[in-house]
Amino acid sequence: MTDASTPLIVGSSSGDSAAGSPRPDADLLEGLNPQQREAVEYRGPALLIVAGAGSGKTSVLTRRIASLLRTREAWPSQILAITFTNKAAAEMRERVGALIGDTARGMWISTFHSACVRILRREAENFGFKTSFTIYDSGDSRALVKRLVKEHEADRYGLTPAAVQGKISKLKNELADAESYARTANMSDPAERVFVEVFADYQRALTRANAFDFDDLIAQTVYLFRAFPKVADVYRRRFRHVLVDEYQDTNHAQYALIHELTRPPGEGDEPAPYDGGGGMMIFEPAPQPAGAAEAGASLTVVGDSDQSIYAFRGADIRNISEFERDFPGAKVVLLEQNYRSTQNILSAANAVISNNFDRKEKKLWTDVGAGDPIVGFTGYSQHDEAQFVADEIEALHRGGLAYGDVAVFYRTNSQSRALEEIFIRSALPYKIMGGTKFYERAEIKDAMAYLIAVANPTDEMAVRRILNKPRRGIGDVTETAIARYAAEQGISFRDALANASALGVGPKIQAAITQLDAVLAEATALMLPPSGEIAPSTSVADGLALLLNKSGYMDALRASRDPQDEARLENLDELVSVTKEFARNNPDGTVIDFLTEVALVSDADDLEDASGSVSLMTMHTAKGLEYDAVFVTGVEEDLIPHRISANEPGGPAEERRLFYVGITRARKKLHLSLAMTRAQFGEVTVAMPSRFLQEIPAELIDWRQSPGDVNSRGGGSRALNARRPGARGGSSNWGARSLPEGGSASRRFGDDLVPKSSSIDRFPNRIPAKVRDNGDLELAPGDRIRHDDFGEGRVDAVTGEGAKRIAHVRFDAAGQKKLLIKVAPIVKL
DNA sequence: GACTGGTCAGAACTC
DNA sequence: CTGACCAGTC
Repeated sequence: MTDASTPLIVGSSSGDSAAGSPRPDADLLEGLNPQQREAVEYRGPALLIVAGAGSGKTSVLTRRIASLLRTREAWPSQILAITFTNKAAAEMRERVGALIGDTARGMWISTFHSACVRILRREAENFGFKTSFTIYDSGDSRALVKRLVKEHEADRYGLTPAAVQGKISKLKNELADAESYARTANMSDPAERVFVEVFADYQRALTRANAFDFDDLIAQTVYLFRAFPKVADVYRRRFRHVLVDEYQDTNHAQYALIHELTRPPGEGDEPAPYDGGGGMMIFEPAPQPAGAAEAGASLTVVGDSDQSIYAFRGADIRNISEFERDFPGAKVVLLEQNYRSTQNILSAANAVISNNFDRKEKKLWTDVGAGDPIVGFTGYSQHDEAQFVADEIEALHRGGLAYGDVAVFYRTNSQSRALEEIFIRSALPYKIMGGTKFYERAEIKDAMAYLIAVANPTDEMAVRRILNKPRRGIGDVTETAIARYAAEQGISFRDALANASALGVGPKIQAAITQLDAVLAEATALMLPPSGEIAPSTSVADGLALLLNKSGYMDALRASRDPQDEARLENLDELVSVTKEFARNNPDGTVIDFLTEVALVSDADDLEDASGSVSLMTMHTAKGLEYDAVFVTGVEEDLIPHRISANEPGGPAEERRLFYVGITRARKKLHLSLAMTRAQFGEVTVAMPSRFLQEIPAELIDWRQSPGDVNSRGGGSRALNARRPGARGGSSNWGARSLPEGGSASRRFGDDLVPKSSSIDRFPNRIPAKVRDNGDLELAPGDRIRHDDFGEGRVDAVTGEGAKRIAHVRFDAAGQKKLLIKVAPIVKL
């Protein structure tokens, strides 16, 4: 929309541009409503943009940055913009670039974690770390915690690794350490004492390994700024404009970091309260000379307390709700006009969220009109529900809606199984977003551990991990022997490998250790050549290939007869491609840079392009996205709101916000569905409609099948046996009856209650592809078939090839369906 | 004695 | 779908 080539106005002092002749940023204000315009134009020390869902906040934020640059109020290097995901950062960078062109370079647009890593790498030497530090993800820290819990026998006091890890993380987000925690905790409780020991040991282990865990990245940066005001001043002088997106999801450590960064520089280590009165406008791009009275950076935060859904990992909603108190004199701009959804969807969203007390009143509105009513559906089982979703998507698709414009949300990942199963059978293209955790796969973690062992040899966890991968005959005993030797000699675990003969282990094992040491040394020479030389950009890819081949890792997988290992080989190939891609994008990238990049990708980032497919994801993942048609599934008590949150203070309110986030993702069509029974963890439970459903005015929902319809059929548990209208034939199977596994007969419960035993439902979630294979079934238009679920029907057409052949069937009772012939429970008549 | 590999049980909320 | 356990082998 904006001409990217618009030249910068050079030479004019931007100070008068605000008053005089046409503003250089006039085009940036085009098409904005008055509130948005104010959010772009306002200049002052602190600005809070309360941006309701779909109110155009990204647009406002990017234009605000573009405006600062265009009017020359700031150089790109003086801008720090913080987003929640790398993906959001990339998008913002791109959009700012589109507005003002190449000048966008030099800005810091990144996540909290990336920004902190950058700062920590620059300053590491100043406070006892090496620049080559590595980053522990939650899996790594869990492994470390686990070992320490075992060592301290902490389980005797009821401390599980998960609980310890969670508590440490929470404390770090509060900027507490073991010592400060010990001062406040009840140390007469032995469990607390042991916890403090584990915490302290954990931190020592990280320091020894020259590593930070995720929470440390933020917390240590705050410590750094507080302990070294001179260092902090460098960044305070540099960043004159700090902008933070999704401010409602910041935790205390992030809040503290923002405070440190926006404090006026040069006041020494006197921790003065934020001076909101220093509201001079910064017209001079050049940094002022040190010593002059300087204001803190201008701070802009954007957020919506109604979309705060990360309290469980430390987000503190008070950061946004008390912004005006924290930053006296702050300007607040409220964006309420919604450009995404129809009024019906917004009315439902408003109605739901208004049940949260102690929130600031805010009503989303739109001028696009009421739109279609919200569609409701109650299935007898989660499969029934999934079938509804699949049918409805097919109907929308036939109506001209692309699959890529449809999304299906659920509360927990486990709910995706039933949907997937039905989607596969319905030949509906879908993609699970955020579920594939490539970098969490064992083989990828192994490969990364090899790289870490080279890049940061002090990282003992990594070296221990690869010690016996592939199998080298090095077990617990040998590992302990190495650790003991390292401790005795005062050398690192990694260096102990070079002295295998001194360990007092057998000759075979000695040889294995020496071989590993040699491979690591060779890779080190390749990737980290002695100072003076610069490693070629391909060194990471080459080094990885060398490590995997010469260590025997690849050979072991190739020799394996486990079919899983074939997939593992493919994944490793994929990782090698990733390193090559990395080399292309970062010609000067080192192995440390690569490791950092990988460590900081979050699940929300690898939402690859899902064009042509329906997107399946959790409601958390859905934040920030939007789709023409949205299906919110499993709208049941104990799911949304989730059972576990029910007893936590603020839990139900947070669940309501999560539901609110889910429904506000929809542009045109919103579907809410639930199931009367749900098989989870091998047990079938009766589900109740979510309380949130009742909060939506009845006239907004068009129930295709309401909870009342389902219950009225025989009432109570007899609903289990009720038939879905249109599905005829068969006698006593229900809901998941269509599952083709052999034991389906045993799944008939008659008029009885829910089965107590779990064995019956052992397989309900399995993808049926393995169970049924109709691969050789030949179908032609005109053939009559019978389907376990839908009864008899006539084949209209057959499309696709081989395993992907799809039958388009018109069922006598159930209507039009598409079926993947290979797996559909059908017989030719 | 140390290590491997098979088998069985238990498991999960959200990043 | 991972961890713990046990029997077998080097």
